[in-house]
Amino acid sequence: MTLPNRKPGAIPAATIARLPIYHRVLASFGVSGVTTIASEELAAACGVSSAKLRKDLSHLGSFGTRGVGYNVSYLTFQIARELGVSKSRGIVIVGMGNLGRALASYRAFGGRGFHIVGIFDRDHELVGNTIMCGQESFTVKPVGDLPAVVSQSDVKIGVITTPADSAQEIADLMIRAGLVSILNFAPVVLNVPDQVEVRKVDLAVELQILAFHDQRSDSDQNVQEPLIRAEIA
Amino acid sequence: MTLPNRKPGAIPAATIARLPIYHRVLASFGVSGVTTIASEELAAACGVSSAKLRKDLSHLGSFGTRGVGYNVSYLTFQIARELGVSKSRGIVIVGMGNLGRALASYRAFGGRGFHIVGIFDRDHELVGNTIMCGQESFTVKPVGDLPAVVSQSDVKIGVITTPADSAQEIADLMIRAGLVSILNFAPVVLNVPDQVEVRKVDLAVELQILAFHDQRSDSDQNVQEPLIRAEIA
DNA sequence: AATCACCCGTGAACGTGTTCACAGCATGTT
DNA sequence: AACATGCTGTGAACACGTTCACGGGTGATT
Repeated sequence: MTLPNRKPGAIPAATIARLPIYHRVLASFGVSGVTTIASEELAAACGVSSAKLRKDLSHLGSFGTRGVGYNVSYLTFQIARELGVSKSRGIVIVGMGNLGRALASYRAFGGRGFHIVGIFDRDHELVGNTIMCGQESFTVKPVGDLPAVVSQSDVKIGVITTPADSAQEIADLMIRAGLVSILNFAPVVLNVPDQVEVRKVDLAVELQILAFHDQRSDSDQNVQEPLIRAEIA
Repeated sequence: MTLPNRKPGAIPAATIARLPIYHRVLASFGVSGVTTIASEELAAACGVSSAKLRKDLSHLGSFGTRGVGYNVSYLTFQIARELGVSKSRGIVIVGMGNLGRALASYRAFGGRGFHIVGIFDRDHELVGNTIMCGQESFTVKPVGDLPAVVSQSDVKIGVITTPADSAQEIADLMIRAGLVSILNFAPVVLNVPDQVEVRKVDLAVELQILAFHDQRSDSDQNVQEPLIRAEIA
């Protein structure tokens, strides 16, 4: 009972969700020629508290120097290694509507550790079209080709940008093809086995969360204090 | 001290972030003709536990009936009211690159409580172009027109889909124009005053979080148990 | 060499969020 | 009426995440 029962490699989910930010900000400091940085300054640039940043980093190891700070390039590499993006990872995108095309042509992929391996659509109208993805161009393939592409490359991540009604079907196909991580832009809750990791991005959900706060500040403005309302009648 | 010091309208942030999902799923049950639903079934459809769902809803009031469940349309309305989307809210989008155009032409806005009020870009090449947004079409205006549009309508929410290097500048402009909520798709940490609410969506961040889990399952496969490492030497 | 300013790493305190388990109301059945 | 069943709402226990505060290295200055 004196031994800590914490798994050696157990990093809190909340920490993992922040590592990509640290990585991005560190990389930009690196480009600017900064070689050493203190937790206070890095934390400010990441929009978190310095205590939180230090606690987060402490889960990966002791990479800083007391009295000095962190070596930017060393820390950048350690975080990249922890995230599994120290070498570029392949992704596939299914659904070549407006959003799918926008993502496919997003240039910053390469710099952040990802490259596109294939783009797909169910619609025969779209299949065969060519889309510029950074330097190279890709041809839209039919979804039926997905399993073959996945087994040829060692891609693990699929992005769903289809309409809501075909998202589950595509997710099932991706999982059968061997993908283990899915980023879902369709506004539906996907049903997947436990081993498969799903993250979702829903534009309307984000807007509705913002709307909640607007409403709060609205009413705060209109009735600074609730007053006594019209309960006299 | 016997009185609870909890503000009557204090709803936990984690709950607020889930309300949009509940709302969306409830709406779809409503369309399917379901009039009453139990927490167990609704929770399953939302991908959460029934206890969590009930606890979340209990923060808004007592809208269910013991032994029966929730009235779908009544609950849908109550959540919409709480979120501030019972009437449609206006948004503006700045940055008409691939992503901005994709969002502008996203059809599901109307059904989820939002409508576009204006679309903007800094680039004179893009200004004047016309984009179909659902039924109506909008003309891209120069960013300089943003304050005028904001003060004419009662829009509160701005969406940033510019490149990273102009995002802060656009955020400052939005805030000066009177917007209080910002949805930021640019990969930078925005610096804003406390009253302004910012939410961010970063594609690469989401992918990197997924990559972390891939790496884990990779190594779990290679070394099922960590063995005894090389601590014998 | 002694002092000082600096800053990481971390246990402990605190706060927030989730799960458990059950009291209590509604409905159907005998 | 009495009972059985189903489901909500909620205190209490628990788990997770954040903040605090400080011990202990580090490098610069005198």
